[in-house]
Formats: sequence, structure tokens, C-alpha cells
Amino acid sequence: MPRARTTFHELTVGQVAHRSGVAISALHFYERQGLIRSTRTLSNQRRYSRDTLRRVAFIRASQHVGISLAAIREALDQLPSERTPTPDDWARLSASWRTELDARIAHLQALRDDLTECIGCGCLSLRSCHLTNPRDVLGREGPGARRLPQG
Amino acid sequence: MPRARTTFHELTVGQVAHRSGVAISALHFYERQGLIRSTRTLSNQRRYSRDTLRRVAFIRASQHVGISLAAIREALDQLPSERTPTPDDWARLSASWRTELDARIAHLQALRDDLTECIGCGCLSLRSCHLTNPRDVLGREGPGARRLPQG
DNA sequence: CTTTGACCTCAACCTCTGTTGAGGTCAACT
DNA sequence: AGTTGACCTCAACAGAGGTTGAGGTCAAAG
Repeated sequence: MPRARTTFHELTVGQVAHRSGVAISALHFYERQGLIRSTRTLSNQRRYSRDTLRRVAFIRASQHVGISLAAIREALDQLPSERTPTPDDWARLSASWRTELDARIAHLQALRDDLTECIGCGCLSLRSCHLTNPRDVLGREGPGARRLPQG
Repeated sequence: MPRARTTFHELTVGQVAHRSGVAISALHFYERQGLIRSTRTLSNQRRYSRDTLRRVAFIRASQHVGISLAAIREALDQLPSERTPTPDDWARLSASWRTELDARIAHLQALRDDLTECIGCGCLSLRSCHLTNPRDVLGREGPGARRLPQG
């Protein structure tokens, strides 16, 4: 059984897939989309630096709350590309994400409360109700394919 | 300019589209998917009962927090089909939805807190971290197209 | 009676987030 | 030398959630 050789700081695509729980095809896809990067060996195999695990975890966590890959890429683009991100870099990133998450939480809470109040009381078909026009955001959705809330 | 005639309790597809802020094509689509229903006039035009506005509002609100149409349809299937849903019917529905929303809110809050703690401290690449394996739900995502959290 | 606008159907297309498969390379082990 | 397993590329397909367009019907207004 051939073993992939990696230096201490490099991971093969299989290793990243295994440790992150993400399929290899998804990692290839993320790379095509510019969310992660790799170097290549002489025989053209991908090698990832260890902070890729962190990026992938960040991607999955963000996706999990309904943020698009495009938005995630924009966030990740704030990380320095010339050097390995420091804990500080990540902290800044997570701080900006926190704002986003706070907004989403607030939105969900408002929705939950509206739902309980509004649906029960019968106002759901009226334009004044938050549910029929919540935060000016529902119902504005223009043409184009349906999108999940991007913040 | 021809005006669509409707009885007091019936709405044309254009009226529903206008009042709900949803495109006509989307209403057709929802109907194909079994989320709303219509009767037909003699000339084959759709007519919607007024509670359709409520259904559509419910659909959009639910979608907006990332719930799939399939899950929404299941929820709506709990409403009586033989009669117009009463406020009580809606209240029951919203109560069950509230549980779902509570869970999502809790999840988001956990994620937000993990993100702030975890990314900053550098544990993000470790398997013990909630973010890399949050609530046993991230990283388990099997094969198949990526899905948003369906609760 | 023609025009206009709202409606109908059906098929094709779109984006997003990937997966699957065919065909090929490379290094290690037997 | 042959086999094995991990890796590579590229193209095609999947499923969710719709939109767009072609071609046609119907009823009211001019």
C-alpha cells in the first residue's frame, strides 16, 4: 500500500478530506472556487498547509448557517495571502462573522415571535405584519434564482 | 384593460403574486410542488382562496430561515384540507414551527459562541472543537448534494 | 371586430453546490 | 514486472428552487 509522503506541515487531499469530514470532490470544488489553495508536488499532487483545516472548518460552519460560498470566499479573502494567518487574523475574521451571526439570530427570533403572535391572531394576510413583510427583506427578493439569505 | 373578476373570497394568480410579493412563476411552481392549491374557472384560470396569502407568507417566512420546500410542505400538510384552516389550525402549526425555530436559534448561538472562542484560541483544527464537529452535525454530511440545515 | 392584458401550458434554461465516472499518472509493495 | 491505491483532469449529471420564452386562449374595452 503506497503511502503519500508529506512533510510535517503538508497534508494530502485525502488527509484533509479525512480530517475535515469533507469529500475530496468538495475540496477540489472549493479550490476551483478560490476558497482554499494548494501547492503541487513534482507529480502534480496537491499539498495543503495545515491552516487549510481551519479554513475548511470555517467554510463548513459558515455554510451550515446558510451563508453562500461566495460570501464565505469574500470573508476568507480578508485573511493575509502572503503568510499563514495568525490567531489574530482569525480572531478579526470571526469578529466580523459574529456580527453577521448576531443579525441572523435576531432575525430568527423576530420571526419566531411574529409567528407565534401573528399567525394565531390572523394578521398574517395584512401588509402591516412582520411576517408578510418582515424587516423589508421578505418579498423584496427580486428576479433571479432563489437565494438563501446572504445577510 | 380587462379586469379579472373574482368573487369576494377568490383571488387571481396576479393578485396573489402582487399581494404576497412572490412571482407568478413561483406560485405556479409552489402549486406543482403541492404547497398551495387552486380551483379553476371555466376558462381554466386559477382562483385562490384568501387563506392562500397566509400559506404563501408562511412559505416565504420559513424559506427565509433556510427551511426546504419539502419540509414546509410537510408542515402545511398538517393543516386541514377539507376546510379553510381556522386561526386555531394555524396556531397549532406555528407552535410546532416554534420548536424548530428555537432549535435553530440555539444552534446559531452555539455556533457564534464557538466561533468567537474557538477560532481565536486556535483549536479549530482539533476534533474536539464544536466548530470542527459541532453538535455531531457538521462533518457528518454524507454524500449527496449539499443541503442546508433542515432541522 | 380588433386590440390589449391577464392568464394558460410546456419545455428549456439558470445558479448553486457538489458528486460521479472515464481515462490516465505515479510510487510503493510483492 | 505487475498490482494496488492515491492521486490527477475533465465532462456530465443531480437536485433544489425557480425564471424565461414560445405559442395559445379568453374576455373586456375601444
